[in-house]
Amino acid sequence: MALHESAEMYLETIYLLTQRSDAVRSIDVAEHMGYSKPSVSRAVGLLKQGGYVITGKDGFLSLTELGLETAAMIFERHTLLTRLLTTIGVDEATAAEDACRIEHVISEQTLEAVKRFLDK
Amino acid sequence: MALHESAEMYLETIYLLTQRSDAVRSIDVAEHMGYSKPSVSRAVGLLKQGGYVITGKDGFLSLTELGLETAAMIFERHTLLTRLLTTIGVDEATAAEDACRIEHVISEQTLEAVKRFLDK
DNA sequence: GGATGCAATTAGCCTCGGCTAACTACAAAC
DNA sequence: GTTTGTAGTTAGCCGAGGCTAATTGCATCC
Repeated sequence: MALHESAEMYLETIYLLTQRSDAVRSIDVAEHMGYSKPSVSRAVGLLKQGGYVITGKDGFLSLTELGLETAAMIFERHTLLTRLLTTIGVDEATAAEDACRIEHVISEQTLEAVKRFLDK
Repeated sequence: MALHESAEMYLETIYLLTQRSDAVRSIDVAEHMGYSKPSVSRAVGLLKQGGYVITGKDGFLSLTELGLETAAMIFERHTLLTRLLTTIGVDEATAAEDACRIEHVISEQTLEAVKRFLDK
């Protein structure tokens, strides 16, 4: 059950928001991503179906174990890529933006190479 | 008139094929990309509309000045990214594959940083 | 306890970018 | 000169992933 790129973005956003607050709603995701509520509603529905997200009775979103693992993995990619880009001289803001798009399309092998490179 | 990611791929493919042979047809593009003829037909139609490609009376595709410039720029990105990835230890084949996806999503600033990094 | 307001969902539209099926156009072969 | 093969196009399907408009579901507030 591989996630599409857009689903990865929604999942990552939920992950980030739950780091800051444990009361994350769909509307918060929508505001953070600049998307409409229905878009988020559908995406969250798919993440629920996939077993990545659940909603408590209070209506707040939370990540399942699978969701947490997956999101952490995506976020690690994001962090590593941002570090790679700043290391080669890209400014912080641009690095983060570009990392955000690159993180969904690189192979595991490239990711490992980036890790090794940054370890030096 | 910014090209979509897919259009960039078609354009780049036409560019590559015209380097090897000056008699490039839609069917060659289709075979090279693994896409169906109608998909290529539509994409080439859009590239024509955009002024990137023209077809001679012989039916062969060729790039306009704009098309050539644009394709060369995309291909330069591809080359630089492949070099960056192999430099940090990714094998050639994986580097080329990943570069192919990254080339469409990185900023000008990151590209410049990659250039500077490889110059050292 | 009805009115107001906010969150979420449903229905349905649009574009992008693949696809197949079917048709057209042309050239070469018999 | 019809048949056959190849290239290209047209028509239309489908999924992904945005959107708006309208509805539902609560909760809060006089």
